[in-house]
Amino acid sequence: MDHMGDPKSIIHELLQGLELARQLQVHLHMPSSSQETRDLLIQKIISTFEKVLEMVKWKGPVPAGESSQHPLGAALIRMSDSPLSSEDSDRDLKDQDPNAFKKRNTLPRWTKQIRVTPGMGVEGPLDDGYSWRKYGQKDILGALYPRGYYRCTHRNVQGCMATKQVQRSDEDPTIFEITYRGKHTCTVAINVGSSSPIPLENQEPSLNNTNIPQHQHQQNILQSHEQQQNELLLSLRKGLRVQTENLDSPEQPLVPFRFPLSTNIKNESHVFPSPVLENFTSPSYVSPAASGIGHFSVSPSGVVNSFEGNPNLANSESQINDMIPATTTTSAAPNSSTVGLEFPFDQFEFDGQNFTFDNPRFFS
DNA sequence: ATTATTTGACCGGC
DNA sequence: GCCGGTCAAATAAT
Repeated sequence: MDHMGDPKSIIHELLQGLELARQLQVHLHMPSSSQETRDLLIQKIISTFEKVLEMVKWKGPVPAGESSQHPLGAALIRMSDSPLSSEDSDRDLKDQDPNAFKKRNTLPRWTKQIRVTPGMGVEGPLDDGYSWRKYGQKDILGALYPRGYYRCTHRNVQGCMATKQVQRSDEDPTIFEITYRGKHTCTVAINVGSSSPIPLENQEPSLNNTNIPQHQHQQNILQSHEQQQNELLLSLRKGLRVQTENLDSPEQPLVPFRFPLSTNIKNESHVFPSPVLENFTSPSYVSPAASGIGHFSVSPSGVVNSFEGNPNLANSESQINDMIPATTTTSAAPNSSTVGLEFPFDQFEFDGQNFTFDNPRFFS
């Protein structure tokens, strides 16, 4: 944050505000939520808006109608783009000007934010069922925490160019922003059932070691029907073909299959070794990489997603596990809590539209 | 021995 | 030249 006027920072703030608002919404419907928590969230939201306003001011007045010149305007517009609009996706928050986008990545990109709460485990879909390998870490300009870069483990073998970046939020260290780029073309997804040993996890934040109840609840309720169908089809398809395509076709996400419906593996959860949030700051915290899969079942509540590409597709749903101390193990049931976190940004309204979380309750 | 992570160097857009 | 992103050698973990 920081850095006034920087469109990226502004967006970041806004995303955070959105996320907080969502959390508040969830809390409002949650009997177990304390007033204190709610007040805190409200306070944070207000603070976020103030910050954004300040940032915008720094940038000076906005030319009316020229949203493209205004960082914020451009950003909002970008976000409201239909996620399905194919390719474009890549210009992201940073590029506000037309000339700016010829960068290298033209892959679809979308972001999710997950929050990790010490005693509660992670909120949000944690795992994405894909195997990632860390290939770099960088300190980002105004960010307090370094950003981790991951790519699909099967990149070399199957040419899967999917990558993701994990950035811990400056403001709220319990929030991790995960940006995915490209879709997986690999056929490997979760190996559930398999006995593959999952390597490990992370050092990261250990956020929760508490055992996370991996309950069974996991139904993705939120996905839209369309999406579900889509996924189903894709999943089926996947089983039949080998993909060797290159990455680009934004339109179709090949979704590697995610949860084997018929099998349950185990639900056990591992406990993470070091749970303290403070660990996040440790240098190692960043490496999430779980190569396998860790599934956590998490409660959906605090997750925010923003898309810039095809959000609905592909992996947009379960991605996150890495950062979390996920355990390796497996997952449990299939449906995850992926909940509906997918909303296009065009709806900036916090109130609700269909905000459906399937799990109203957290594990507490 | 193999595979993943770490980390500084390198690359390229701005 | 700065900065984000990626590469790749060294190192760690299995």
